[in-house]
Amino acid sequence: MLAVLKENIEKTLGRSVSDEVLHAVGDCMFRKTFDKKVLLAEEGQSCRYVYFVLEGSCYSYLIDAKGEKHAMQFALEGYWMSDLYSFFSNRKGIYTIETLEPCQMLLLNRQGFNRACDICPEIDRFFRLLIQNAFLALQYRLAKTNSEDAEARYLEFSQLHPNFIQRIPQYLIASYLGIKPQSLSRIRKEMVSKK
Amino acid sequence: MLAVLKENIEKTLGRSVSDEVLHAVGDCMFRKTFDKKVLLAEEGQSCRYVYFVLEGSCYSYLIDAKGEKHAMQFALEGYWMSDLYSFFSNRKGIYTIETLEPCQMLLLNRQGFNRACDICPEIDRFFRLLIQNAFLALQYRLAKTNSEDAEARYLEFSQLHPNFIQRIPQYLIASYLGIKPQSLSRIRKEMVSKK
DNA sequence: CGGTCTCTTGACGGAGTTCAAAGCTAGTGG
DNA sequence: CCACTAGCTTTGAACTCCGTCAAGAGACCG
Repeated sequence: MLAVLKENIEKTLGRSVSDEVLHAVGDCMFRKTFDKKVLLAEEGQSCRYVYFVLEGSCYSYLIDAKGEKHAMQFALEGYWMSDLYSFFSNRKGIYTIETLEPCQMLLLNRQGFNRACDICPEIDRFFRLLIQNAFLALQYRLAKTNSEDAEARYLEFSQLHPNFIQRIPQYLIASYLGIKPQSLSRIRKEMVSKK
Repeated sequence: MLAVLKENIEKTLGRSVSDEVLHAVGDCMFRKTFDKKVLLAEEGQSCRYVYFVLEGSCYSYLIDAKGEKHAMQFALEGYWMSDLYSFFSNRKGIYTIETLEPCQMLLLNRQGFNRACDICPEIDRFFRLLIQNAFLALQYRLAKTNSEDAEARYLEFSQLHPNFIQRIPQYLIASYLGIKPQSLSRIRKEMVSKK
């Protein structure tokens, strides 16, 4: 069960992790299942957990001044999901997190996080890297949004995350790319006719 | 001279900092002056310093596949500037950082950073918060980019940073907002005639 | 004083939005 | 097991915002 987690931590840290460390982390987390369309975090409330997806999928979004949702991140098996800012700062979150399918998750709360960091410095380092990577991904995404058109962004997204295309509804991918579902539909049609 | 730095650290940490801590930090940094149009960091090279602006201004940008520059961040007196990802990960940076005016800076390199963290844990915490805040600002900016038109974004920017409007060339603000200088010029004209 | 850099203005074009309607699909309850 | 409904996707037509190309005006610097 922890095999997926081990793989993920090792990939992020860039080195192998002992079973000791792995189980120390595992002991700080607990397992939970969710139905689809369940809210794991809500805008305006402190985000108390970091989620590691064992099975299923979820996504985070924020709601703008006009009440419209904007998808920010997707997570399938082997991905982490949280409102990291809220989790670490303990302030009210800006994201809502919702399951797309029935899910099995590993949950880590602040207490567990602190315990895990005390036990082994690798974990502290791991979460630091998690934020750094999220930060980098965001920089990259903003740059792409400002320099490339929707078709190029969709093409890159579909090549980078072919499994997302399979399992995530198109209108959410459109939202993630910053366009309307109608536009994405037209872009896809256009791309097929090009080939 | 360290008064500006003290104010900044206290504001970020949310509590007052002893002169002891402040001087410990100050001793890990060194002062340097730069002319205008000097590169403080370059894309593709490791960003070795975190800069704290005592006087002057600078900005960071990245260059897209078409060779076009995109302004990412501005810094006046009392602001920090760096390619934080590159600085902390020691990997090659994606940003170029350039002075806009003659500058006086405090520089912190990795060695100094580690020393400062050893001396007092507040510093470690402070830089963690710096990344978190940068991350949050970026999330906010991406959300605005995807939900509001250029006029609304400019209006908010000018209200949030009236001093930036004074001192930063308009074509760089346009770039920051993700539009062309011509468009910003038209938007400004439109806004004047509305009033 | 001339050259470069920045800002403005005009005309046109194109990418994406809006509004509206119809087709498709999957889940629900009878 | 089928029918119905609700949510997702597709399509069309008109419109809007912003980009592109081009030219000129103003500011700054050597």
